[in-house]
Amino acid sequence: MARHREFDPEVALEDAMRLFWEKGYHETSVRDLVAGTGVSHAGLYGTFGNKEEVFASALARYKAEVMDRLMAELTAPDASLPQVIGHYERLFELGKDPRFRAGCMICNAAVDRAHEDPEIAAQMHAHLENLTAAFRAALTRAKEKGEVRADFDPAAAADVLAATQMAMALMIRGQVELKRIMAYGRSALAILK
Amino acid sequence: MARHREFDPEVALEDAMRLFWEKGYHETSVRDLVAGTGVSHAGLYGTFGNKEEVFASALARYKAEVMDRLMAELTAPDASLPQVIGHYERLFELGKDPRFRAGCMICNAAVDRAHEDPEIAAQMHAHLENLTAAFRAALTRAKEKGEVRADFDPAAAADVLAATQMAMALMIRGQVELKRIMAYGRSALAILK
DNA sequence: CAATTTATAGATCATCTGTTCTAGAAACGA
DNA sequence: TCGTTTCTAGAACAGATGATCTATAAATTG
Repeated sequence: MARHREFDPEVALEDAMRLFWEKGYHETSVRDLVAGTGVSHAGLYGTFGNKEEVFASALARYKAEVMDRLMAELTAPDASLPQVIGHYERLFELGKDPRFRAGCMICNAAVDRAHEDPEIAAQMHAHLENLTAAFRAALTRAKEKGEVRADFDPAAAADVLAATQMAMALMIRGQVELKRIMAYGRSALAILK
Repeated sequence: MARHREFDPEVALEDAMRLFWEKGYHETSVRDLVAGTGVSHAGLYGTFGNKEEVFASALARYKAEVMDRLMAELTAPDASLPQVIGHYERLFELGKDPRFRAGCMICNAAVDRAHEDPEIAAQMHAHLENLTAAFRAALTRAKEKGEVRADFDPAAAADVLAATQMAMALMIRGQVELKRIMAYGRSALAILK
């Protein structure tokens, strides 16, 4: 046998994800990846393939390590109204984290690549589906538990909360100030009353 | 004096706007602009300045010729509930127009350039402000006219409708199918009841 | 028409792009 | 220790990019 790999692919992918998340696909060059990850061209191409594949892997990591974690409580089998509200409170907290000033990597990717990469379009579709389904499940449970009024429509409210979350991600990437963004979030939560 | 310009700057800008709107800033090269507008490098640089300035002009044109027109009825001084609903119906119609499959050019620009161009961030901010203010004014009038229930909150509903419109723009650019996007719009309109 | 001015088409420039290649270092088995 | 294999650093490559420059065509004034 022979020499070992010097870098940890997980660590390198984390660095690549950060770069792509912050600067976007087109503005992140392979040289940026080499500098940002500390991994050589050969190491990058040998482990992940070409730039598009590094991006795909980075996006998959974002989905699993960032988005799924963020959605964990809301997606829990017993989640209801408190988890919905808690989820939005968490979004507000996240707004203070510099990483999240870059918005949602899936939405960003959809804007600059979905029209030329069906793989990205599919990820966007799945993200939207997950988001909406999570809200719908929790709000349906909220209604069963009597946490909301009797004529409450869980499916419609789920759509509103999912759409608002995406709009908030877009706003934060667009440098809209957090206070303003939070106002939209609170207005969306108000439909639960 | 001397020779006239052969091209109409308005027409050229319209073409440039279309290109930037559809493909985004980074994916549209100066050569694409030359080919797409029929105007030479020298003509483009002489009339508009560099690529960034062509983009800025194209975005301004989008704002004035596309977005302001789209918002005209909603922004009318006597607009109330019917205009709010009519506005959303128009958004649904627009979803069938291939041009609008590219989403909202201001939101797209915010995603790929607001973090490095304060001018774009300001445009995003203004767009958000206009959108929300228009819904708020119309819904406030709707309440005055008794078109909505007595405990209706116009400001909160305006936030929801503005956020949903932005999310819809993001979705359509993300290749989400129109039928699905319309469901989010209808769910947002449901809060008016 | 001649002179001047301004437009055009497209060649040209330096730099950057994604990708591949080369030279050599490092780790393993024998 | 040697030979083999797999790694790394970074040079090299072809093509694209934003911007400028050159040569020439066209329109206006006198």
